[in-house]
Amino acid sequence: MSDRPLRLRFAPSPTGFFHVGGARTALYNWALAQRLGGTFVLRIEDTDEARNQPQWTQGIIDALAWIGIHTDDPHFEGPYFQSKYADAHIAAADKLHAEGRAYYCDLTGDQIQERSKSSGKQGYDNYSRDRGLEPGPGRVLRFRVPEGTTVVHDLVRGEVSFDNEHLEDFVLLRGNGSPMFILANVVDDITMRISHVVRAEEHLPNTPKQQMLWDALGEVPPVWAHVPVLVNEQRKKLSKRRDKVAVEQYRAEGYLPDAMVNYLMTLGWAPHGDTEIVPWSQIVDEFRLEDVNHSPAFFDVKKLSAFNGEYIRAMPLETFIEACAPYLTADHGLWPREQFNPVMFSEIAELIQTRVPRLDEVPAMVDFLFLAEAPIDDAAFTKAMTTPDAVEILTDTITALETAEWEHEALHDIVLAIGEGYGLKLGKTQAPIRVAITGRTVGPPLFEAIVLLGRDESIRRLRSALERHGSASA
RNA sequence: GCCCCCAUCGUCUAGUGGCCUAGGACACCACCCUUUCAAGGUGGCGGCACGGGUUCGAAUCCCGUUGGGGGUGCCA
Repeated sequence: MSDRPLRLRFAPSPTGFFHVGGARTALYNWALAQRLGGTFVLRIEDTDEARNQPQWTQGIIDALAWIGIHTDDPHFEGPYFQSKYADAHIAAADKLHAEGRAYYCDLTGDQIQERSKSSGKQGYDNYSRDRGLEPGPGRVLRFRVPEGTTVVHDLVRGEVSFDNEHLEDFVLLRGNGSPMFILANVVDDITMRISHVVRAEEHLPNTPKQQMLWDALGEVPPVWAHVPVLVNEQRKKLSKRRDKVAVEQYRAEGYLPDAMVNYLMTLGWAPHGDTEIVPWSQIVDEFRLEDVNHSPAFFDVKKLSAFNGEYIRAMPLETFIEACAPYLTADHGLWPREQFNPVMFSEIAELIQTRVPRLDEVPAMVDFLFLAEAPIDDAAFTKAMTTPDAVEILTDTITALETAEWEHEALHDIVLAIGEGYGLKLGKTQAPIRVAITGRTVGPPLFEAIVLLGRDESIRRLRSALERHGSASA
């Protein structure tokens, strides 16, 4: 095993979005780098430079920053691009060829298939091993897999052994001379003196090949750690096509980075004690690769939301108000920005804070305050107005509001008394009033909302509701 | 086909031979609180895949079965 200084690499491939599974792996690396005082090396993984779009790399860096992994942190190094080491890739291949650890092969895909069909065995049969072919156009360089067994020492899984017999002589250099990913990957890890490779379990079957390359290149392989993948309800690996996997999307929906980080860390691992909601500092202290579970974990958005709600409620009010700001715009809400009144919002914010699991749900909670009309939901309106004596309640309330003391407890007592006159509990009585004022059956406490809306506008909305009801029943 | 990995409540996990009548969290249900909805409080439902061993004793160790997942390209 490696005795190099701790250098962990996180090597996403550029795809235009940042996968939540990748985020978790990054966090594992990051926690280790912080606790052990090592280096987190970010390497953008792709041998084809043309595919490395600058904005994609920036997207990864932004997403990493969002989950607390910052490029200006002393533990952070990079980003690097795989192609940066292209010469080293070729040099390594030449070295392996010169030493007889690799050989050239001129078989085409079709020929390999034909041979495998006639022999009844799957895949390439090492046909060119001893043909002594020279390099040439269309000829690939293959690694000569030695006999024996390759044992991978994995921090998460223990010893995993592979019979080399099942590993065919894999390609190092394509027919056009360009290096394959596996070669580039190993050479980069060597060049960067990587000590620990922490990555998703799907890479485990490729690990013996990589380890043989390290050995063949005269290097001590790194410490491996293969962490389980994240899956969906169907227990399939999370995929961009089927599942919501982009960290950017969760960010846009108003998930807090701390909640996301905390939740991600509870998949496959758990902090000590009975509570799962823990600060990053505790995670850094307690996280051990050896403790990571072996089986895939379902990414449960419901539980993420529960975590997010906890984090939202734990925010100081001022912080919550600031955090809401990006969502209280014309883009996210329904009103033109100039009608938004931040002072009014800050007065109701405390009542909203316990009611939203996500920040993007804030606009729907407060829009009635800022729109010219109550955003009436038809079904809610109809339902509320079927309350017995709904019309009378609205009429009585209008009268009472004209002279009422403008304070929520006073309003509460007034409506309570009106309801008692009809033999109704407050819960029933407030229903038609609520829908007239806020347009919805659910939302922040009614009397506080009325106080904020103001006497004239509140009365106007109650009258407007009566008219609406009248014309609907006419 | 071949190779590899995995298996505790619906889900995420605690558990490393006796502390387990298996603990917590999310979800769900009920009740309390209540100005709707939340939040909060209390309680409930619910699990060691199966079969063999080993052992005085097994969720924990071994073997097998079954079931899941991943890998298997001149993709990354």
